[in-house]
Amino acid sequence: MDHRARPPLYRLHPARRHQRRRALHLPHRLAACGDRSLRRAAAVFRLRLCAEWRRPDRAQPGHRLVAAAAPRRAAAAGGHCRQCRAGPLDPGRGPERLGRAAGAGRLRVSVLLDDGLDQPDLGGTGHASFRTCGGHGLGPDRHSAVRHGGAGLPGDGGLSPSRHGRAVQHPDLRLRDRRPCHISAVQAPRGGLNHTRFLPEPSPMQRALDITRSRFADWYQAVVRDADMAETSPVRGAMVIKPWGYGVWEQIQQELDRRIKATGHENCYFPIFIPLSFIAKEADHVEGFAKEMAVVTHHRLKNIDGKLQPDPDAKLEEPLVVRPTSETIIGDAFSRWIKSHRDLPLLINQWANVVRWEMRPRLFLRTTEFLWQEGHTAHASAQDAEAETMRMLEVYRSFSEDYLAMPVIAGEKPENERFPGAVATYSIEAMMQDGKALQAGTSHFLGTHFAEAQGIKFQDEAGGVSLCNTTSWGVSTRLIGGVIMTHGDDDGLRLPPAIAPRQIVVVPMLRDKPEDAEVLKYCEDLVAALGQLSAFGQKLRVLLDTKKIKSAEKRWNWVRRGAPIIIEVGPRDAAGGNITYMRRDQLRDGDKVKSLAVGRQEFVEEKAVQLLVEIQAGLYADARHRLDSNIKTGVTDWAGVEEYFSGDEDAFKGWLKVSWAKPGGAELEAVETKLKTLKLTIRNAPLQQPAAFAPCLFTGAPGVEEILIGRAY
RNA sequence: CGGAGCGUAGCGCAGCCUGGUAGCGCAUCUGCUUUGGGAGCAGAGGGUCGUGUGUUCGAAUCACACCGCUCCGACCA
Repeated sequence: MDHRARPPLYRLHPARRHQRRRALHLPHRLAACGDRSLRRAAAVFRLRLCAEWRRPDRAQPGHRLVAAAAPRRAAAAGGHCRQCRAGPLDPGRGPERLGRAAGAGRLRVSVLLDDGLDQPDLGGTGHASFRTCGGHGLGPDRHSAVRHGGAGLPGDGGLSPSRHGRAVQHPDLRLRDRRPCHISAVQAPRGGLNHTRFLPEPSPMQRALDITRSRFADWYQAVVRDADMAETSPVRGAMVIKPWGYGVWEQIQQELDRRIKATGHENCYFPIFIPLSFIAKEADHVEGFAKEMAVVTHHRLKNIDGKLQPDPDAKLEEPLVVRPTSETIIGDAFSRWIKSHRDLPLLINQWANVVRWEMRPRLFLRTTEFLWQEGHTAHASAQDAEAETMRMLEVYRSFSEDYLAMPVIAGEKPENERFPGAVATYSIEAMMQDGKALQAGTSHFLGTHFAEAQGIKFQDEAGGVSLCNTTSWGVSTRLIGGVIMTHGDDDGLRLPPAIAPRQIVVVPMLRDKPEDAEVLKYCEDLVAALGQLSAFGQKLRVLLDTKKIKSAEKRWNWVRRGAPIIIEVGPRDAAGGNITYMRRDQLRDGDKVKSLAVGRQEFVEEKAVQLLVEIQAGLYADARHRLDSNIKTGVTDWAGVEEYFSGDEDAFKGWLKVSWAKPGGAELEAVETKLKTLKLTIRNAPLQQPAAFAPCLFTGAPGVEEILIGRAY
């Protein structure tokens, strides 16, 4: 059939597009029948015209509104249109017959449009259908009714988030895991209205985030995004660190830099480019990094055949690598700087970016480019260098625990996890809320490996020439990922006050009214007074959020970002000399947000600093408890390991502390392979070791140390 | 590089199976109402449907290729 011959019943002139849109807007249609429930239901459905729209011949004269609900399969089996199953209705009565769909299904409400409705442009008849989109009828979109209301049905006890709390926990961003959708159809008394409802799952709490930690990986991404920490960039694997995330990094830098200097180190800066030949000097080192190196081969672009590309005539004589770490280029400098034992120890540090071409990046945890601090030192004796290695490990441990409120286990890495070219590698390992380990910092004793390769020598007191012993150590922006996964909750990030870019955020409740000025003034005074106070050795960092967006929106933004204390001040607070505050670490009392009123003066003079200290300590205590109570001991055979790590992979699994004989070479490889079958790795051998050991879990040989094993990032 | 999924408005997603006018929610803008706080109502603006080629009278929809993203592997101090 020639399509042009079809009656253009539903074609609108483009200029009348909005009329068409309105015609498609089911609420309007349903509003016409006067059933508020249906009208609201429509808002949570996806609406589309279905194929029958174009089959007016199927419409029966006199139909106005027809509603039917059916599981998808039934709908398919029964043909494409439900309209014939439902009887004709008067607009004022709503649907007369409703099916029942249990589980995720398709609800079809057919609306026959006829010229009795207010869209004369449409003419004729047709019908629209919409279907549930799973869950409680809301899309997985966090922006839809889940957070902001405007959806859900009145009178069913909780579908309208703005009034009744969040309709349904929607832990899922994907359709395949949709929650069952309960649709019930209630036959109304004769002459009354029928109601189409969604019966929500009983989980009414409304969260600042649309996802919970039950899906940890997705939750993590949601926090990074919603807390304004970072985003992905056009360059694969590289990230843009946003002001709030960078602010955290600046706090980390500031304090760690202080501690690094306090232990006698000085900062320098070395080039980002390293001659390829430098990297090649230390055999293990090359091998370890070769596979993830970015290489610069040209120094000019040229327009060839309309395409900008590296100019073949501008090829570098020797390619440069973008530093994955700076041992080699700093070692080169050391070899020139160090002549005599009087030049030792040489203790330096640099804050820099490094590039490692990672296969699977994750914001903060593993990115192609990241920021870090790398310390490099040279010493006269191995003992001195070892002592330095341990000293810096301890700096990392205490920094992590004191400042990030992130408890860690310091220990030595097994041979197979060593830094390429190191004699010994030590790490601090933190436990995330999903039980996985995060290597949060490393400290390497490099022995004379690099000194040999690069000629870092000195004349000793006896006049002979000796090789230096070197160390290197670093922590990176990965720490931020650790903080997120250690402290975050279902409302977003929770920042330890010590590293929060803003420790207290003041949100004035402004309403575009004359008294706004007074509220603002009151807040400014408050911020000024708080700014005079100190905590964690620094002046308080306080922000007055005067951004011109809704106050409520501001509050939740700061909740998601994890500001430790959020203060709200309304006109009545200002008049009464009070403030209202929320502490982020104890945001809720049950399901409700806990908001406390207190006198402004009392808050400034007594509460503010005390609360910050309390929050810091509280976050640490929680994390400490999680770490301590999830390291299982007493497992002595492989079956015990398998048992502990069996079952649901996403379920929380802590670490095991087991005894082993510290095998090397092929034997260690076998252990590694075995562990890999359960996705496990050896995290480290804690510095604190018991006096006696059980036999080796892997070989049965006498044990020589205890190690932690677990899943890791 | 292997397996799976995805790419449609600023954001989140329907629509694709069965080709026939580009949709929904949030956000944005406007007006009215509301004001101890995650507002309501009405209206409006906003889209090369990832890119290309093919099939077709007609492609968001079907086919092929490519690009990109996510997850699982491989890889990773």
